[in-house]
Amino acid sequence: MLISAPIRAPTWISRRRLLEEKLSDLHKWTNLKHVKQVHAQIYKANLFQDLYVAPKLISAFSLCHQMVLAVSVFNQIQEPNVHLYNTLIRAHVHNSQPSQAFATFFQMLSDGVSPDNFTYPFLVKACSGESWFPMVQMVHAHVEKFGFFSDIFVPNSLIDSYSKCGFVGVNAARKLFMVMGERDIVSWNSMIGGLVKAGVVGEARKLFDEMPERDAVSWNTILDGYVKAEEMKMAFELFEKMPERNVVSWSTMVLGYCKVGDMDMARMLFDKMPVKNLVTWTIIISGYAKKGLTKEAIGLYDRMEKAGLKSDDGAVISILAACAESGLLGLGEKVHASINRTKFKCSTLVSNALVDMYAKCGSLDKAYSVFNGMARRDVVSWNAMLQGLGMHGHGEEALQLFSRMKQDGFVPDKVTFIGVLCACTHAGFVEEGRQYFYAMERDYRIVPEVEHYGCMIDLLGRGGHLKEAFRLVRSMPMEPNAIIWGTLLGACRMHNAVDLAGEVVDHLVKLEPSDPGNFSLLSNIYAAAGDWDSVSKLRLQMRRTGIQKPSGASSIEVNDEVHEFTVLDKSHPRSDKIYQMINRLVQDLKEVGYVPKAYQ
DNA sequence: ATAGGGTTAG
Repeated sequence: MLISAPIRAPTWISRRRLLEEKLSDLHKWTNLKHVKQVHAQIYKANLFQDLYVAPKLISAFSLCHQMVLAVSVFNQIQEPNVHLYNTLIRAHVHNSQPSQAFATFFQMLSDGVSPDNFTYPFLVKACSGESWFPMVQMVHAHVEKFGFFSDIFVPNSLIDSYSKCGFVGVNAARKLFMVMGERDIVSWNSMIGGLVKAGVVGEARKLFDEMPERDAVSWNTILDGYVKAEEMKMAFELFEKMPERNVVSWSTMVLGYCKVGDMDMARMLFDKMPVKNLVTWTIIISGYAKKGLTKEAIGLYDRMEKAGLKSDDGAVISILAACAESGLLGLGEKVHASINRTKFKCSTLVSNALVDMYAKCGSLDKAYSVFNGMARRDVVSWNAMLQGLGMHGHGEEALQLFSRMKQDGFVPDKVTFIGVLCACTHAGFVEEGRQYFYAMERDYRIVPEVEHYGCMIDLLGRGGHLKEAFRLVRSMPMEPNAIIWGTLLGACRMHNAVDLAGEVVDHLVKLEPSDPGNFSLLSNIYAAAGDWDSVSKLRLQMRRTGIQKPSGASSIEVNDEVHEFTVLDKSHPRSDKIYQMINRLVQDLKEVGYVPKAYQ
């Protein structure tokens, strides 16, 4: 009878040990089904209060983006320790829930648990973006009060987070960097990275030259600085000088040449680089797509898939955004098909990119079908759909979508209103547009920015309310930019307001003195008013200043190839046949009553 | 600590 007790104990211990062994890497699991299974086992074994098991389970749920489950695990623990709090804070940060991370931090303080060296870096990571600057400052103040600067990891992460808070942040990072008693290579790299993000390469370079020692990251960071500034000559010089070049260095160079539009150079480096990864492929495919080179982009996309590389969300979003920018429906559909092949559901971010791509490419049906099938929409999904409808002339439908959005409980943001005003413009709803413009500040507390004024001025101008449009420009709280004046100029041309146009052009030439589009717009206005004297003066001025207006080109995608053509284009080998066809079409049109508009 | 990433007026 005495033996029965000792026998029971080992069973329990061995079960725990078994579980422990099984759970040693639980915090790295990414398969939700497996995590849920083990969660159930932990419950059965009554181990959910275990301070060894619980943090691992929270981490696993966090990796699977199951924050509700992660929090519920946390709430089971009666007396959480620092480690558990840190784990939950990190989980919130990982799932882009900075406010929850801070809520956990405050709960930790009110529970009387002291933060440690690990708490602050996690917390600091939670504050990124302009609005979080005060939060970084707050964490900074806490750290100074409790003296956690002993661990260099803490000030380093403060520098990194400050750098992500815009211009003010970089100043704060600089200050902190200056007073740091001890700096390691990460402190230097973070500071240089911050300056690069703020766009001050010169200062970054000075610091780079001052560094006591440099590693691959230092070199890549400064290289990225030149690439961001589009100074490819400097970048190339540095690239040649680097002691060692890794994938990141090569990819940064390829990105740089894509940015300045030099696809030959980009491709040469891409072909030459010894190791390529998913990011590299994404960069070059997006580069080709942005330039409208469908054939190359599709070819490389196929090659990438054949090489066995699987796109992640980042790759897909990046390529889809490039397709949206230049209207490559073909490649966009291909990417969509390969997503469907590999995934049952896609994330909100990916779906948004798909909606935007289809909408911008004019495939509104497909945009709708992705939009309607989304499990979780956010404000961006609605904005993309709304903008797509407005852009293609479905003003009424766009405004209906806007009310549906509000019914569904989504709060419109400043981008929503750009879509709404734009939809009003394309549908000619002047009065509705005015109402929305005033409602936006009054009911939604969204202060109109220069973009909103731009929409409004376009709406009024097109509607023939030129005087009102001018009044609005003068009453704007900010300086009107070239787009504002350009919008007004377009309206003047539309309504043959020659005298008003002269005033507009004075402003425009000051802001964009070398933009040929402005001159040709003005020239058209004079021509429409029959003022040929002014037209010839303008032409003379253009010739003197060496401004040449590139002719506007249209493009069409046929068999995955983009064809570009201009007015009076004779470059095609079968030009004769093409013009024969056009003439026949014009003839047919005239027969049904079409009167062509001649500009000359 | 370094490379790609959704919505923004003519």
